[in-house]
Amino acid sequence: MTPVDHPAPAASPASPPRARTVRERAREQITAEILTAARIRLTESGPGELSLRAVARDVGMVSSAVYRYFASRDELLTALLVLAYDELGAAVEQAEAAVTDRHDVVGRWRAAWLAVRGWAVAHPGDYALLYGSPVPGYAAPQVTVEPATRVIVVILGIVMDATAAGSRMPEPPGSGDDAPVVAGAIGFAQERGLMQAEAPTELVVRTLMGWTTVFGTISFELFGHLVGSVSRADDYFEIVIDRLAADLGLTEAD
Amino acid sequence: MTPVDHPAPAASPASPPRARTVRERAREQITAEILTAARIRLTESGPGELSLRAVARDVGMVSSAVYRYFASRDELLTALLVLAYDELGAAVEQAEAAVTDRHDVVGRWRAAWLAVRGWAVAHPGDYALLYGSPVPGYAAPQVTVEPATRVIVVILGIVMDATAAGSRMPEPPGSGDDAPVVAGAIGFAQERGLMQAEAPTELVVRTLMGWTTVFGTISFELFGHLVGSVSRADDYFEIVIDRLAADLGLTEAD
DNA sequence: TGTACATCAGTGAACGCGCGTTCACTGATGTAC
DNA sequence: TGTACATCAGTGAACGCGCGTTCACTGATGTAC
Repeated sequence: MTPVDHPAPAASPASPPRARTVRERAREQITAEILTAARIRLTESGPGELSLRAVARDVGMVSSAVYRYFASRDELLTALLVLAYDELGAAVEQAEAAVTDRHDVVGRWRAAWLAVRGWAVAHPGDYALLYGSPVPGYAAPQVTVEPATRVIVVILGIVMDATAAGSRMPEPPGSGDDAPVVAGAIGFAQERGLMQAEAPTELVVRTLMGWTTVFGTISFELFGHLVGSVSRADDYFEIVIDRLAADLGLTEAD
Repeated sequence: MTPVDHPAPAASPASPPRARTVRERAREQITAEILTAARIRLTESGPGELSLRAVARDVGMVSSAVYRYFASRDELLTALLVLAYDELGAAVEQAEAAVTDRHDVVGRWRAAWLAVRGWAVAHPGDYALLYGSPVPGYAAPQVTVEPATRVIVVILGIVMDATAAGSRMPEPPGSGDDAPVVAGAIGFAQERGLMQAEAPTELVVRTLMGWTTVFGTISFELFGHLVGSVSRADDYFEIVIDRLAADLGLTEAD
């Protein structure tokens, strides 16, 4: 993850896999240790106040040593972002893929979203890094974009399979053409073969809404806005994703 | 808001309104100046990194002088929280009350939520303070609770009026009894006379979902998660609130 | 297998900085008589 | 209206602290011959 001056000696296309040296393995391990320590710090300090020196202390090295691994605090943040997005993405992909009956789109929908919430509850600091307030003065670079899309890609895959099987959504209210507003999302889905060209705009709108609602629900839970209104956040979450499935016209497996 | 050692000389129940002294007026004005400066800082620093010294500098006073107004950084944060919640609440109440046809529940629904988004877009720093990641190490005290409820109280009022007029919601999926999960919200609404005792659980669930979806949508917009998917965030927002109104069974005015 | 040089990880001191908070002070404002 | 004392806002210096980053260094690891 984002080494500094020392790019892994790029294996030329046809070269045999070189034996990894002691140094290389140590480097990987310590990089991981730094990231782990930083993630733990994130649960109690917020990304904006994340202290490189504190992380170094936790790992047991002097603060300047961290600079052998990350060129700056911002680069460490970027690595954390990529790591967290990838971990979340992998968890969701795995949980969704574990549903053996691929026609059970509601089951897949539930599995995917439950994995998102499960990860978020288990890693609130990382969740806040990804979906909380942005870090002031820090702009996430390009490398974070692709990992950030993994969840929505899984979700779009489920929705596509469901519509191919002929699901029905509620009629959209109003009469305007909403396609231009969500054109970006349509383009994204089509580029990756996640949606047929003739997919109705309403499907895209409802998928975006579902996506936003789920993350909104998790944020409200973790950030304390459901206290007093909802007693069991896990039950409430299931209530929400079931209604979202219905609103998208996903139907229970036969 | 939250003076330190100098509580306003509590007007005893029946005493006539005393003439305000020069000092009292200066105090109020400078308190406001400090809060304003802090809010501006919040747009570029995040609440966790909000610097008392920077705020003092902006106001043109020495850092220790701020302690005449707020006993600590945390107290300043609390005052900001209350101020922002109250400002947002007032904006929403006013926008909703401005809809003259009180039977037009969809119009009132739209007016209220558009006011929320309008305020959020105009005050992104304050919005992040209220609805972004919580400030690590800071626990919002009791005084912030009531101001925080003003938006949902307005929304519940609209929904109540709509159901009194006989609106229809989609059938809930599943068959369990969801009432215990949202018992807190039901109690809240009933205590304030915002919902009849026989209001269906599904109505409460859908109202909570709408509430969460709207704030989720605004957070996604302001925190950068809609970039690339949605081209015009204001249009998209209207698309969302219209669908939420439909999901709640709110119907256009006759 | 052995030697000579290059690379690299980690150290420790130092830089300049900004932070929250305390404290004794001064001068202006308010109050009691 | 005038005087004497009390209250209060704001000052400036100081406290102890932690931060990100740089730099010359040492000793271990890797590589070429």
